[in-house]
Amino acid sequence: MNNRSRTTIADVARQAGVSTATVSRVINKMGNVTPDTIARVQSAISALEYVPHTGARVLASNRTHTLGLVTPTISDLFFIDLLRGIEQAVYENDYTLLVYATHERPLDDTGPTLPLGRHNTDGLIVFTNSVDDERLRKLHRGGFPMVLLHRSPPAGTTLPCVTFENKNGARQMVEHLIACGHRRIAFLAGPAGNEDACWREQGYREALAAHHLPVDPLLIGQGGFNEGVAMTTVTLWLRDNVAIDAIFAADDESARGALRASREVGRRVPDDIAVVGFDDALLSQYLTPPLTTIRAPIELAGRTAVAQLIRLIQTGQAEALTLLPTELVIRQSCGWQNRSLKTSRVTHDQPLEDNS
Amino acid sequence: MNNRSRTTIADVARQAGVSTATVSRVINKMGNVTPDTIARVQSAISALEYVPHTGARVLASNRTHTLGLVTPTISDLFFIDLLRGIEQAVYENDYTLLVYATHERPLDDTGPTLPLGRHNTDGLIVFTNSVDDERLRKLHRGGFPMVLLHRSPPAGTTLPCVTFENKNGARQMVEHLIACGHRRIAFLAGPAGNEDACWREQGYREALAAHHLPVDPLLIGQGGFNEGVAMTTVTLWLRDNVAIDAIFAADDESARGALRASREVGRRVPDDIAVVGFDDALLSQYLTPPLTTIRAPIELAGRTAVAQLIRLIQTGQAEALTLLPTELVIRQSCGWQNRSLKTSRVTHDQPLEDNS
DNA sequence: CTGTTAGCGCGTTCAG
DNA sequence: CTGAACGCGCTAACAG
Repeated sequence: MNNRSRTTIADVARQAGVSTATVSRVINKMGNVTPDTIARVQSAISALEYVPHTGARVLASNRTHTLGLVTPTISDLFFIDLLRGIEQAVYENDYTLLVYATHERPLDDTGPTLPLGRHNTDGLIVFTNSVDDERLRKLHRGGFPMVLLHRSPPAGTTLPCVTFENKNGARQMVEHLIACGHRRIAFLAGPAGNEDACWREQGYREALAAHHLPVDPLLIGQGGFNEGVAMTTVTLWLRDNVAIDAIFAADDESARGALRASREVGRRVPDDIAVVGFDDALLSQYLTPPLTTIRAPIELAGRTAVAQLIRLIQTGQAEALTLLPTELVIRQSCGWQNRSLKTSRVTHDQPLEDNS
Repeated sequence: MNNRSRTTIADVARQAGVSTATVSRVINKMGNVTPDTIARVQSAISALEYVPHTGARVLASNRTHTLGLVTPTISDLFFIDLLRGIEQAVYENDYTLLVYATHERPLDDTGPTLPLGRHNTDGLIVFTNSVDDERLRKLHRGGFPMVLLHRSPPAGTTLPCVTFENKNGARQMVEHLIACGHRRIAFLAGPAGNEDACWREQGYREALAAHHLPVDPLLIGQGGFNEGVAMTTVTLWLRDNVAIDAIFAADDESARGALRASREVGRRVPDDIAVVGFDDALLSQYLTPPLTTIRAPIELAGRTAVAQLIRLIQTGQAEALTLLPTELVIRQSCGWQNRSLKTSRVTHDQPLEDNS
């Protein structure tokens, strides 16, 4: 009925004068095959333009050679870099990538089944909170390989995690602000449930404590990883004349809000007030003034997640926690006055790059 | 050997007291099944948390229910919007999405075989020049469903295309510049092979002709869809004191280059010279001054491509050419002085949005 | 080193 | 309206 003229492994076998098993061995580089036979088979393959049927080999081998990516959103700027890292690593390892975005639809436990699972992938990369804890636990109990990106494992599981050194980065940033001479340093916190945000606040607090600076609750406000939210908070601060030397926003988007709010209230950045962020998003070097921030290696995070997942699939083992190092990027919004700095992991942009 | 505790269709059949054939009918909503039987089967399915094995059904049905996206790059800003449109449309139609980026490795005809094909997808969305003409022709001859995004079909094929109304958009922009009072309008062309760029230049020429303005070859330079290239061209123009009222860049990235070059040479935008772009990229509203541009509905392009591809797969028919309408977005870089404008398809940003 | 053969899980005839 | 039986294309034992 459906003989869609596909050339199958049998055609190749016939053409090469061997059995299908041998062809299979050549394709999968398994077992010992005479170089001579290999050559015959390969020339038959290319002569016939044979491509193995994925469905059939999945069925027979019980492995899809496909990795799935589940993400809450596809729209954020950093997603580009994340996806690039993941995609490259996936194909370098001869896997295939399936992508699914939940688009932040609240996936209650009983909600629609995840379109990605062991029926079509060998394992999943789960980004932040795209999959709820219960589902994660269930899959994990079933022994399904998964790696978590930017979220910790649900209680009771031991899923491998990949994320940034958020706390260290935040500490480094606050210390830089202190070195700039700032003392009253405000913090724009991220969304309540966000783990990156949480660790960054932790770092902020520790840095202040380490320098015997008080943590003033009035100086901690909502940034929500969101421009609008940050604007509101900062506008209120400044209208109320709260004494602030510098604002450390938990991410670059809220830093953008802080920048705009400051300008609209008539404060100059960095002369009247410093504003810094975290992430080094794509936009950040183009802001006015160019934003001092912590560069987070998001592409590397993607690559690392893939590497861990493949290791997990193939060996059953993976690093429980991978913390990726961050880097302080000094531009102009922090009020740093061209003093020399001896710290490692610090980048100054080339002049050409940041005077847009 | 490998009885990995998967629950199969047989388990469901047993639990529901029917045959596997009936379960299959229920799952695929085929044939006539008693409502009562349907209910029994479905409760068995959910009780056992049964999920059909993709490989098996692909093998049996010869359809993957998967769509592939091939793109030269994953890093451009507009790719976010494109991917969002594609991804949403794919899942709304109960398909699955496989993503592959060539990363602009020059794929010669004999190069590595495309990892996406009829062995793992039902059809492909091919973005710009990610797949060479020869391969495209071969796949097309084999009757493999494909839709082209932002490129025309290779000679000899009739592959459906989806792209923007580039020419119209460019005409509208040039006419706006003329309405602003500009006469000496320069054009920053895109890369040689790029079809969008080509049509935009066409529109530029036609608009000038329609207004009896001369097309001065000196005013057409390379922009290359690239900031650096555009900077070089514009810097030379301005240093040579070429008389220019306005620069129409073929895309927003080259417009950014024009903006920077103008500033560095000491011209004020828009007072001394106007600069406009095409695309309405993410950055454009944040530039100084906010960029007047043509908004291109990239997300819609993605959705449309998916719709066409699915139609092609299911019915064998599709629109040969879909041209998506563009929209003039007037901000501040064009020198428009708050005159009222009666044209349709024109957007003025809300004040809040563009005074960053 | 290579061939033979038995499924993998499911969709789809064809009888009943 | 339902069930039995076959085969999709391939891999993985097991022989030889």
